[in-house]
Amino acid sequence: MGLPFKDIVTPRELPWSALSGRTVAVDGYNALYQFLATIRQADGQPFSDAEGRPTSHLIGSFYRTTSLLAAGVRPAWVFDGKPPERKAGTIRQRIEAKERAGEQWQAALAVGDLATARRRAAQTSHLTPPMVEETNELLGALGVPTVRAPSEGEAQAARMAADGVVWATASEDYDTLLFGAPRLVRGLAARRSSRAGAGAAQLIDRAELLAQLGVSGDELIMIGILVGTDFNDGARGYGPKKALKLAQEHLGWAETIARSGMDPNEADEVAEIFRHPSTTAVPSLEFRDPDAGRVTEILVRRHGFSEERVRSALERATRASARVSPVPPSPRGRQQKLDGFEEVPS
DNA sequence: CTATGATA
DNA sequence: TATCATAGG
Repeated sequence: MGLPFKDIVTPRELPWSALSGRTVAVDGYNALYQFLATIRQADGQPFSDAEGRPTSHLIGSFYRTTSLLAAGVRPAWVFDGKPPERKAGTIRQRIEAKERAGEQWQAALAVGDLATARRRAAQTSHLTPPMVEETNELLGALGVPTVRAPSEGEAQAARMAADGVVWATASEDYDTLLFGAPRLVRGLAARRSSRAGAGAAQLIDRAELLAQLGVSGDELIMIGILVGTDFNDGARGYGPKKALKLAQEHLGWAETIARSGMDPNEADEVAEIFRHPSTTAVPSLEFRDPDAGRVTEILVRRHGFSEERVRSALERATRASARVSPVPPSPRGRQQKLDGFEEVPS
């Protein structure tokens, strides 16, 4: 999660018209953690219901899904399964970082620094299995498909895009590109000022990226491993620029790794995760109309959401999806080109 | 994060 | 109709 590729990718602006009718594989954990981080009050306290149970993830996934459906976009949500052994270090580091952030949050509150408090609180976000389970229940009630990956959700989403089951993956992280996703959509959220046609989301086309960088797919994996992934720490002194430069020398796998000073066994193990990730075949995705009764049961009855807000969001979603006809999936994810969109000056 | 209501 | 502040659970 969070490959530092910002400096080496050139995204294109993706107008909502190009997204309408298309199915995307949303990286569920990526989205849920974002909701937990951002849907908070001024002091950093997450939203919760009358019984103190967290609701930020439900608010986020409900409004994100209904607003995507209202825009004619069909989101299939993909969730992580069992993490690869190699991820253990990253997971431990994240837990420690959360503990530190929690202390800093309290410290900031104690001195009345609300801005810092909120920022630190965002870093403490904790997603539990029951929260994931209930999100899945909600998404089911909304009529959108959910997929539980055998291992990494990003790998599963990438495969679905490569198989043409979805048009693209949707995540803020670049990992799906290493897993072979032909297209990645970032910024699927920022649909603010896109009323008058101005695009909001960004598209990264993998083939185009490889051509631009002048590297192969395997060399892209190499760059990731050099800068560090969820599964390794990276080579000393290598950031995205230097890693790209080394990959562009096309020295071959073994020689490149030797140059970087990395442990070759470790590099091979991590490469294997990206080259042959554990995924499952998803035949087709079924979208249905939202079940208003079930959604109301979960959000209004169980968690005290405003019935009026839920009702109107559902109405927007169903009205739009009746109007927009789905763009049929294409085999091997390699259909019409999307030329002519503006490059985004990052 | 998105929706909503106030304001120009 | 567009922009801004803030409510939402």
